[in-house]
Amino acid sequence: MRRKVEEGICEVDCVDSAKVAEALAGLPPEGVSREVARALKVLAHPGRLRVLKALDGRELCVCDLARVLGMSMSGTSQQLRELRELGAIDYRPEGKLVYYSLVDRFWLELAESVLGKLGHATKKRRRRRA
Amino acid sequence: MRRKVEEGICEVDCVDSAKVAEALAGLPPEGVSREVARALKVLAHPGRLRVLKALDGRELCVCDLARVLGMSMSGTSQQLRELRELGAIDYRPEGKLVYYSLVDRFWLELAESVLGKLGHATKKRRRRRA
DNA sequence: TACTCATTTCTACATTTCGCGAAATGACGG
DNA sequence: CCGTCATTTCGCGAAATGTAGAAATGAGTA
Repeated sequence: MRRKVEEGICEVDCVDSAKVAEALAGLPPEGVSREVARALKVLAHPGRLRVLKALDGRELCVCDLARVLGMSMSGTSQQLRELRELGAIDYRPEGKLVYYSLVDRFWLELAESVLGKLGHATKKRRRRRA
Repeated sequence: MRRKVEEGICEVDCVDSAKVAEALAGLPPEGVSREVARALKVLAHPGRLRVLKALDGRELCVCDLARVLGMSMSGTSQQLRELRELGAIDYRPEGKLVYYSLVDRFWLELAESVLGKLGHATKKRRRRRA
């Protein structure tokens, strides 16, 4: 009872349709995954992570941050905009300068928990045990 | 007392060198930021997030997962490899099939906390208050 | 008002990522 | 052993991202 493999993939025998359906039912709508992914993508950048850490308990202007990151001001501004759109940082213009600061510690703490996870669990993917 | 702006950026007046130095001192070494960013980048992908959710409490083979994601098996396999390298999922070959499962709920919970944050704080960047 | 300068926006380009089809791999069944 | 089939790896074109430099913006200042 071969299915002719018309779809080019394992037809019915290999797929446990029930589990697939169950899994699909438990999944959030597409848009939600995309939104979460988009937020994480903002964080998933060494420079932006450093910005968050640099702003921890401190207010800095763009050119201070450019120094910290070691990159151009325009580039720095770009990164700051992304973090601002994420809602991770706030800004306060003062004269010609614009001071950036953390809205709260949520994203910073999230990054730190990732660091903790990497630290005790992998490092170089060696040792699966705890 | 103009500095000639030799570096092309606000020389000394605008930069608070003390705060910059302080911030730099508090920063982790470059490599650490890169590693955390790399880990987050694996998560920052709608399909991979869906894989984690689909595997929550369930073991699935590659072609099941391809169905769940609605993408090719080769593409699915690629996503699984990245999650495997992150240490988020485990695999168990059984015959011709390979069953994937969560190593633990860490990354899944991380994603869910992001979702929670987005849900109550932004949605469209409206309403800054809690 | 005109000038300076911090910041942002725009533009271009190199690099990376995404996801498919094709080819390779490895295991089971005959 | 050989064929079949799930999975993985490879190669590629298309799309997204990162970053610098140029141009635009806007606030202080003479």
